[in-house]
Amino acid sequence: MLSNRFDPRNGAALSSENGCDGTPAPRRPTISDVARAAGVSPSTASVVFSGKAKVSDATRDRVLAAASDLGYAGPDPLAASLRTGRSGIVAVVLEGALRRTFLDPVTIATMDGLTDGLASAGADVLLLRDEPHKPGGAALTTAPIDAAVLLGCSTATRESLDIVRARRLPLVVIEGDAGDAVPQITLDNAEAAAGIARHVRELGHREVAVVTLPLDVGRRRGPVSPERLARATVAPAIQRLAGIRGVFPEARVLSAAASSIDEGVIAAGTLLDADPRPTAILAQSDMLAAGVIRAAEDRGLRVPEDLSVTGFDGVRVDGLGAHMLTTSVQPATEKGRAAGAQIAAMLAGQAGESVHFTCRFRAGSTTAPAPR
Amino acid sequence: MLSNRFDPRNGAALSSENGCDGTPAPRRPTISDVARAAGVSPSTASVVFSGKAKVSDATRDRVLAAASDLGYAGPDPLAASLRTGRSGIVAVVLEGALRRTFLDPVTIATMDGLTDGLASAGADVLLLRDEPHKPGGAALTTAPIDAAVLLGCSTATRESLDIVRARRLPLVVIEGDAGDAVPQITLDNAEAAAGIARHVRELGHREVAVVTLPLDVGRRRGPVSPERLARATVAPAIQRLAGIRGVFPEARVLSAAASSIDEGVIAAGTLLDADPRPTAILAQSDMLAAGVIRAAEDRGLRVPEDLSVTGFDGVRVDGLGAHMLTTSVQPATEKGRAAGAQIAAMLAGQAGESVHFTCRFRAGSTTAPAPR
DNA sequence: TTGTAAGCGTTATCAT
DNA sequence: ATGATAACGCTTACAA
Repeated sequence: MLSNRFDPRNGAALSSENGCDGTPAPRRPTISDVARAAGVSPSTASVVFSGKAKVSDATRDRVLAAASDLGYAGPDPLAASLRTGRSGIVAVVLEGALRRTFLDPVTIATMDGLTDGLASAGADVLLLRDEPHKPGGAALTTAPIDAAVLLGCSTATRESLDIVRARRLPLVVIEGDAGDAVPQITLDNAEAAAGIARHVRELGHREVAVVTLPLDVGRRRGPVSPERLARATVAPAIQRLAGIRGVFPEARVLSAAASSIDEGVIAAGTLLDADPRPTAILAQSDMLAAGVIRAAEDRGLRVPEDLSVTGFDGVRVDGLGAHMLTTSVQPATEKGRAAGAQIAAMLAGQAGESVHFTCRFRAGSTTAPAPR
Repeated sequence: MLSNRFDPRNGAALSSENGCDGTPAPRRPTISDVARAAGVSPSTASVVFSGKAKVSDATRDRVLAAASDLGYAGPDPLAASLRTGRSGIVAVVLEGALRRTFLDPVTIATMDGLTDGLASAGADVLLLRDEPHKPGGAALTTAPIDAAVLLGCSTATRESLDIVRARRLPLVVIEGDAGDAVPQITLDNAEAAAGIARHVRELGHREVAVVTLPLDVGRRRGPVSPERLARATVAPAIQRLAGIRGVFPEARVLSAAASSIDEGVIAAGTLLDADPRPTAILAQSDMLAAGVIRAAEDRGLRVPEDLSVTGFDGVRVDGLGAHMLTTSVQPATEKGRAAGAQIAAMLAGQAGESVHFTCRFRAGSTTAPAPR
C-alpha cells in the first residue's frame, strides 16, 4: 500500500486507489500544481493571486489559465491564514439568543455600522453567543478570529472577556462593563436621559413615571426596588435611570422585560390604571414609548394632550403612526462603525482607544404642557 | 543578524532583539513549548487539549500546568484548521444590507434555527453580504469557511453560487433560485397562499386586493403589471401571488417595498382610497397585514366587519394589538434548522437533500363574511 | 521579474 | 499511554 495517510482535504483516510474503478482519489489542486502547470514557481503563482508584487502580463495569464484548467479556485484560505496569521474574521459576541438580540432596532443599526467599519479592514463578522461554559468548549476559544467585539453584554460576559484576553486578541466593548484597559464605545446615557427629563419638567409635569429597559439577564418585568437596582447589570438602563432620577427622584419606575412595543403596552397599562395617573411617562427606548402611546390611546387618552410620552434612541419605529416621538437620538450606527474602526486600528498595530458618543435631544409631538 | 524572517504571530519582521532593552521579542508559546515544559511530546500535549485519545491523569495535569505557566491559551485555531481542513465556520450569504435583512422577523427566526442546527455540528455563522464583485475580491472566495447557506437570495446571487461551487463547498439554499443539484429548503408558498385565498372567497368576498412582498432587488413600490411580474426574481413573492391568482385572477395587486408595517400602511392607503374599495386585502406577510389593519382603522374602517385582512408567516407582530391575524403559519425556525442539519450532514460526508415544508392555515379574527 | 527555501503550529498515523 | 514523523498549503525574505 503506497499511502494511507490522513488527508484533511478529503476529511478521511486517503488510499492510493478509489473504491471501485482504480482511479486515483481526486485531490484538490494546490498553488504548486498550478505553478507547475504554468511553468513558474509557487511564489510567482502566489503573487499572481495576491497581487502583492509585479508580475508580467504573460506570466500572469499563464498562471490564470493553468488555474482555470485545473479548476483551482484560489489559495486555500486555511493555509493562507496560518501563514499570514490572519483569518479576516472578527467575532461579535452577543448576550442571549440571536432572536432576542436582533429584535432590537438599535442593535441592528449598531451591527450595521460594525460590519461597515470592519469592511474597510477587510474583515467579516462571526456571530457568537456568550456561552463560555458550553459543552465541547467555547467557540470563542477555538474560532479562528483576529479580534472580538462584545455587544450589549452585561457582566455575565466576564468569562468571555477572560478567554479573549488569554488569546491576546484585540477587543472592543460596546456599552458594556469591561473594565480598565479595554477600549469601549460609550454613550452619555445619563446626561441624555436627564435632558429628556428636564424637558418634561419644564412642561410642568410633576406626576411622572418611568419604564426602563431590562435591568439584568433575568429580565423580570415589574417595579424597580432599590434592592433590585443594586443588582442591575445592564449599563445603559442603569445610567438612563440615574439621569432621570436626578430630575425626578420620586418617579415611579417599572422595568420592562424587553425593548418592545408589547412590553411598553404592558408597562403603561399598569401605570395608566394607577391613581394618581401620571401625566408623563418616560420610556427608556422608542420601542417602549410606542407601546406606551398605544396603551394610552387604547384607553382613550390623547397623546400629548392627556399624556406626554418620551422615548430614547431615535430609531424609526415601524408602525408608530403619525406621532413624532420626543426622544434623544443616539448615533447607533456610528457606535458600531467606531467599534469597527478601533478593531481595524488595533489589527494594524495601533493602540485602540475608547470612543464616547453623545445623544441629541429631539423634541417631537408626543410631549406637551402638563394638563391641569 | 541571526534572523529577520517574517513572523506571522507578530505581523511584522521579527528581529532577534527588541528595539530598546535587548529583550527577545515576545513569542507566543506553542504546543511544542508546552510539551517541552511538561516533558512530553507535542502529540501527547495535542491530545490533552483535543481529548481524542486517552491520557493518564498525571500527564494531563503536567501538560495543563505547563500551559497555564506559559500562558498558553490552547491550540492555535489557524494551525489546527489547516491541519484538520476545517474551520468550524459556515457562511450565511445575505442579499442586501444587514439592516434590511434583519428587519424581517421571518429571517431572524430562520437565522435562529440555522445557528441552532449548525451548533450541533459545532459550527458558527459568518455573516456575508452577497457582493461578489466587491473591490479587493469577494469575501466568499477568501473566507475560511467549511460550507455556505444562501438565505433569501434571488437570482442576483448567481455569482456567489459559482464561487461556492468552484470552492466545492457544501451548500444549501433557503427559498432561493439555485437550480438542480443544490439542496434547497422550500415552502409550499403557492398552496398556502391559495388556501388563504379560498378561505376569503368562501366568506363571500369578490372585491379583493393583494399586497405583495418586494418582487425583485429593485424593491419598487407600486402596481404589479404582467411585465413587471415577468421580471420578478423573489421566489416566495412570485409563488404566493400565483397561489392567490389561482383563486382571484382579477385581484388588484400592489407591491410593497419591504415587509414592514409602514409599507403595509402605504399600500393599503392606495387600495382603500380606491373605488370600488376592496372588502378584503390579502397581504403577503404578517408585517404588511399589520400595516393594512392600521391603515384601515385610521380610516375608521372596522376589521373584520368592514374589511377582512390576511397575512402570511404566522410570526408574532410586535404591536398588532388585540387582533389575531388570519394567516398561514410557516415553520420559519424549522427551515433554518433544516438547513443547518443538511449542512451538518454534508460536512459529515453524507449527501445533502432538499427539504420541503408546508404552512398551516390559521383562521383568526381579522376575516369575516363580506359586507353586503 | 522570478525562483529558492524556510517555516507558520498543528494533528493523524504508526510504532513502541 | 506516549513518542517520532510527516504532512496540511501557503507566503515571505532574500538571492539571482
